[in-house]
Amino acid sequence: MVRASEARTSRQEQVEQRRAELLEAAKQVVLERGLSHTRVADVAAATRVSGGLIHYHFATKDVLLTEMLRTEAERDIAKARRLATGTGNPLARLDRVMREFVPSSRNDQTWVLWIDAWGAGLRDETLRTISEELDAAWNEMLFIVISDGVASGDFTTTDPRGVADRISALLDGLGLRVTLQRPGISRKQMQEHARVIAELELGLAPGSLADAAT
Amino acid sequence: MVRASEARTSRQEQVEQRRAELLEAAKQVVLERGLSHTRVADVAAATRVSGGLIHYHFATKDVLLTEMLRTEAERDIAKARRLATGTGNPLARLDRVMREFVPSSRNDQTWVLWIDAWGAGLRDETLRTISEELDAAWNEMLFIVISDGVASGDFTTTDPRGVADRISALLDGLGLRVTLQRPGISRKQMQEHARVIAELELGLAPGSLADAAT
DNA sequence: ACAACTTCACTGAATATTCAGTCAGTGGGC
DNA sequence: GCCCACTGACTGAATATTCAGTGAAGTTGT
Repeated sequence: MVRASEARTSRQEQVEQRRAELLEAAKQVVLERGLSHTRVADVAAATRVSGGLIHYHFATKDVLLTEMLRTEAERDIAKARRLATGTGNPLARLDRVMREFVPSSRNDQTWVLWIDAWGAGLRDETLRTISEELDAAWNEMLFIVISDGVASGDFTTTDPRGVADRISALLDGLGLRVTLQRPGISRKQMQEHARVIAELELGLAPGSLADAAT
Repeated sequence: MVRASEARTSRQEQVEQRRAELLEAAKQVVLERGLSHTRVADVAAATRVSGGLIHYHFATKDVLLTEMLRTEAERDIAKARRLATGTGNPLARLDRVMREFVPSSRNDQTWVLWIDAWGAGLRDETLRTISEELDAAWNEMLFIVISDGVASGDFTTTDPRGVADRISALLDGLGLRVTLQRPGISRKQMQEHARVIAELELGLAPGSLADAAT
């Protein structure tokens, strides 16, 4: 019978949805409690589901958390690609990518998650690889935008790869400070620092990037 | 009796020494297992001491680990001050401070410890403050060296504070990458990136900082 | 179309383990 | 004789994982 494949939600789709729901709940719990203090029971409670169900879908807690991070990384990578390859001249695209790096708030979900993951990655090969791929993707997007700008004559540099490396490292360092609420560094200042470095590195007149935004 | 104060090791000194020994052991365990996976029993075993003794000297595990991080931070801060205020012209001192930032190996103890602490600091006010003070100290040292250089005419910038902020954020981002063993970033490249940015920011001719080292 | 059968997502309680923290006791040095 | 650093067995709580059982959804045979 063909009925099953027509159904709005086949069994397989329901399982898929439940897994996604559990991953999302896991993410929320991790944001609140941190990777290492997240309990399986928390995820179950957040989903209003029995503890056993978590293990029905994910062999172990580690698998659950790793999958969650993998999913998030993929989402972020897709976003990075979208921003870098979107419309606009290189100036506008660079501005867009750099803005996206700035934590949206004191406890930007993405940043909290990845700062946590950096620590876990020190001892977990798999997690290290996941955060590395995310890292590499952002780096690559910066590189592409910068290369395009050099090709179009908007930017001037002899080492686009190096510039991309430095800008993305700078942004990580700044994002970390903003997320950890270091005194004297606001989102606005982070934005400003990024602009200054990019202008210096790419031979732009001071303010060109600020103008690009408008 | 005055004897006690003469003795090579008074009781108080012995306690002091034991505490230091436990803190050092705690550090080693944390480096191996990570902050969140460190067990009291590990620290006891590493010191060849009973589990009870840990709690004799430190009320709780959290106190032990927090004290350990505080101690390490103080040591690092002292080192930063020594480097920044030592002999040499601003160029040499800047070079010295920036070099010290570079992880000494793939698993530089200091870096591993603080990357871990960043994560923990997301949810622990005390830890956040400790790493913040360390951060602030390095930042301040960079600022002092840069200001001195501007005063002496070696460096050119209108915003020494901003330059210090950007260089220290860049160094954090780079150190993180080196410590997490990101492909395509070696200690040498980190050194190079830092040099390039500093030269750009401080109006130095390319290579000036490399020469300063010799 | 219906009954019998199978599958499987899910529950909730049991299990097993891991650890931080406690405490009664010990012994060496002042 | 008294401190007090130290031991090590013990407790109790936390919590990942297992598992027997349940019922609804889906399938098969007639």
